[in-house]
Amino acid sequence: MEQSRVLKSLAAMAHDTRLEIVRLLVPRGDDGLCAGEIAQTLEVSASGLSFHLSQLEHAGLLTSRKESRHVIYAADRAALGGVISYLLNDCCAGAADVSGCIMPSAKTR
Amino acid sequence: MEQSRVLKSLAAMAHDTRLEIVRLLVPRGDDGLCAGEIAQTLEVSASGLSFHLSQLEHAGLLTSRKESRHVIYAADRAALGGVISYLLNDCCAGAADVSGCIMPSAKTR
DNA sequence: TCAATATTTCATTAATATTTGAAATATGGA
DNA sequence: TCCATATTTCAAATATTAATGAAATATTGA
Repeated sequence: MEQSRVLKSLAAMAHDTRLEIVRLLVPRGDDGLCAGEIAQTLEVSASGLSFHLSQLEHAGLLTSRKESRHVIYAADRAALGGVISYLLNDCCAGAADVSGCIMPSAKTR
Repeated sequence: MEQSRVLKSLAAMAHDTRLEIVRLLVPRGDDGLCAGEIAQTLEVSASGLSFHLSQLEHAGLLTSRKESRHVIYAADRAALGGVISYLLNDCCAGAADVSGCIMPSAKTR
């Protein structure tokens, strides 16, 4: 992933509400959650949420699809993985201490 | 690492110059680099650099020490690892796709 | 002590991001 | 069609962050 996209993603995640949105959506996988439920869960206004969702979507961290009158948002795990890979490999060149980490299925040097 | 510290770190890294500072410092390990050399390498003004360095230091991503008339900055790899671990485990619950990733030495499920 | 170097601090300005609430748009059901 | 629901858009007000350059501080060496 190119640095400019990583930068956008970091900026998108560097906000309380938005990081919560990601945390809420990741475990739901591709099913995602509609805007209304996200707003209710996180107790934010509809318009405020819409603003934050669009930041995340523009950064490429979320996808959205329309289903009847709802708009469903889902985390893009490949994008998230791209950001993490960048931090680990291209930014920190394996120098970060992630020994406490439980990896899903990564190659080990 | 607590979410509020992760948030600070993400905000600190979500800036072009600051991400470059981290990328420059990580490979130098604890030796670090003095402010002047960082400024020269990245072609930023001394005062501008000072501003960015303090953001990174306040976020806990850098340490600084004084050596004669220089101030030497070094990346805090444990802090970087903490951010990455958070994204991988507490935020994304192992759901991120990091299969392209080469991990230094992490446990694999 | 004086001058040079290294870095930070400060005030100012400029640029961006966020919040808020009202209005607009779109969809589905009675 | 009309109404209720779901979501986005927009403009205005605030708040936060960043860039700039001059001045302050500290350290070393002549």
